[in-house]
Amino acid sequence: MFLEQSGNRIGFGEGFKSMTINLKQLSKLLKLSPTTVSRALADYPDVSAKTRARVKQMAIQQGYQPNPIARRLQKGKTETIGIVITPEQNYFSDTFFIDLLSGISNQITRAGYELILGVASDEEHEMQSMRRMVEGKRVDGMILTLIREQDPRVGYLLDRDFPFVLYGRTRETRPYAFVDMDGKQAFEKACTYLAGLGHRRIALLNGEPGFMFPVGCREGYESGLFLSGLELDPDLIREWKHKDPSQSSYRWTLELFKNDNPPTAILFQTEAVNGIFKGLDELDLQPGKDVALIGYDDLEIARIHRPSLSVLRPQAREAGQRVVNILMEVIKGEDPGKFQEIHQVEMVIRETSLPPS
Amino acid sequence: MFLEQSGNRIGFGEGFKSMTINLKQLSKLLKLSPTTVSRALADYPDVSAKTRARVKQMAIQQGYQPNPIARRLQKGKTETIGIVITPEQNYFSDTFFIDLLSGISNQITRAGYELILGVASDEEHEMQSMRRMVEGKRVDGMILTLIREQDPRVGYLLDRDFPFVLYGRTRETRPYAFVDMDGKQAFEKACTYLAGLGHRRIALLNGEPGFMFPVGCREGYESGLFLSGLELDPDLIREWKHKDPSQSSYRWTLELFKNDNPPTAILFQTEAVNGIFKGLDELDLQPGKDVALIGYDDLEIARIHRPSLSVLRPQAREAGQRVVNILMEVIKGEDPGKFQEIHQVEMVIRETSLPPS
DNA sequence: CACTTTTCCCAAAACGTTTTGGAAAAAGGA
DNA sequence: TCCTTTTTCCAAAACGTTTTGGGAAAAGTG
Repeated sequence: MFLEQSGNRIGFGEGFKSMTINLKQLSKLLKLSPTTVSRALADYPDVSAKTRARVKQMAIQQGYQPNPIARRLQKGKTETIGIVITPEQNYFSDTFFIDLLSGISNQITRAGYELILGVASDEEHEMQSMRRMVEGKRVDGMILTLIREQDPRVGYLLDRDFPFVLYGRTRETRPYAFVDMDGKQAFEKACTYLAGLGHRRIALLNGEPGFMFPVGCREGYESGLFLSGLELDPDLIREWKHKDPSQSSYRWTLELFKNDNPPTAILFQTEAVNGIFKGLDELDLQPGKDVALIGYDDLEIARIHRPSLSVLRPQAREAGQRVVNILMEVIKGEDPGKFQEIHQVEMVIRETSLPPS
Repeated sequence: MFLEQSGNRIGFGEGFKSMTINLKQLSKLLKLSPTTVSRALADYPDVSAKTRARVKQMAIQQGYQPNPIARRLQKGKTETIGIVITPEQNYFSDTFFIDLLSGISNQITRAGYELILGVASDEEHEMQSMRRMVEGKRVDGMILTLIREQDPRVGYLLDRDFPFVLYGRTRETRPYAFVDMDGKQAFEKACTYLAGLGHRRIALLNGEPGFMFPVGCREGYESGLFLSGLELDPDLIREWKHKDPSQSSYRWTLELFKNDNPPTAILFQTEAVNGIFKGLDELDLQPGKDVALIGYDDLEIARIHRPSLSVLRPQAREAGQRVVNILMEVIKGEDPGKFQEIHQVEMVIRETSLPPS
């Protein structure tokens, strides 16, 4: 009797021995078949209320937890979601991505799933890491971030009919699921706000070409100018690089003000703020006073800087949760085309968005 | 014949159908038993060189990859490592943690393992997330970061004899494996360097009490003062908070200079640099010129700021790789006490470490 | 040639679940 | 009472590997 619980010893021999009970042992304890115990725990109607209660109580008492690997094998699912991050692209630089990841992780845990993480140094390794997950049957679905205008990952996954959800959008005619921030509306709002304050020369320091997000930013910027009756001046548009947001934005800031008719306001992604501050400082221009600033993303620096930075604030955590919920539906077999969400972005007015002096 | 490959269709019905071949199908194709194919692929000596070659070639041609879940079940291993991050603690704020994670991830992938990620909002959820991984049999080992002086996670894992490696150290008498940076030596080096330049009033703006890392920093600081024949002045020591590194360090900077005999140099963790810069700016003190600065961690801001910040630079990526290699040994059953590594930290002199004016 | 050893292969069991397809017992209906 | 229906349970199969414990054929040995 006692000897049978051979899997129950602890600290015996080398390595870690599981001290947890398995289904067979539990069913033996209950004098029931494994089938019945399994079905009782899964609330099947074909097991009586009485035994179900008995089973559940014993399961709790014994600390039984079904072995996830065995269940995955039987169910033919990995219960796992994959995501690949590319630190070189510097998306990780602050609270925004962490909030997104936090929303994703919490929702995945709630579903009883696992989140596996790949870290890639460049575009090629990013693809490689994803292929390992997909072709190695390690995940049921993928989450993609930092989407490019032409994104080979999307084509790859669509070709294979593999479930995925984008945080962002891409140029692709086939239907796919995504959650995106309305960058266009956000920049339009910021632009018209600044124009409403009297600014006539509004610059855009935009994200790196090739990625999808800056496309919307620019559309919103142009639309905002148009709605405010302002003319588009290509000289007021610059693009910084992901590899060194600060350096490139610093350079472009200096260049913007070489203009005979320099801007009185700048719209940009907050990642680039350090370079802008540095550039303005060098030009002896005071942020907020001499030049109005509105950034996209509410990073820590935006809140603690004096003057504090007015920003467009995407709700990253909520977006992360939606991404997961949608992915679960897609994995279930729902049509991905049904899930295309564009979330509104809130504008937070702080100290850097004053009228022109 | 053709009908037998029923698992081989693609895009049929809802959801994703694996288009990959399994061991049985592969062995049928080769007219061998699954046993032999499995053993051929695993380079067992009891299969002839000829058939081994034939098997491997066919496996490549058919794109065969063993189902990891089935293998895990059979092997009784999850081939998975867990890590829990706590963004609230703000360790994620820049390149340092990402480098660590990058080293960890690459090495884990190389071993054919998976990295699963938990995101916790506080200490309690951190423990909860870890317990889910450990007790739910979801991982073979854990990696812990952001270690506290008294860290309940370490006791928990030691009690269960569960494999783990710390990035950092804790106060615990039982032997355990860790990789740590030599914060003591680093701060000692920085302190004696500054003293060598002629600084006599050197302040320490240290990390949050309760965590282990600041303990070493302080030891190094005190030892550096001692070696340079300087006296310890408790008024020159302050501690910032993880929750808002910038705010708290800003406050403490202002306070440091209320001193009748203010410091001419400050040692700190680079996370706190924004607050320090802000404080100095408000006091009309020029970083590097009026006050020498050396930070721990080579964040982006340190490189791009003018004047650029002298720093102590831990090799996070290498440390991450070591953590994984050690964890693999511990999982194999090696004595964790054998693996206690303290890595040297390099000092990078830039523009903020001049002699006192 | 007869015996032993080596080489090469395989059938069956095992990992721990869930699902399938009943079957026995209890309850209901005439 | 006998037949039908419902309730409650379970044995066996399945998921896709790896490992165990041989066994047949080939090679070596005297």
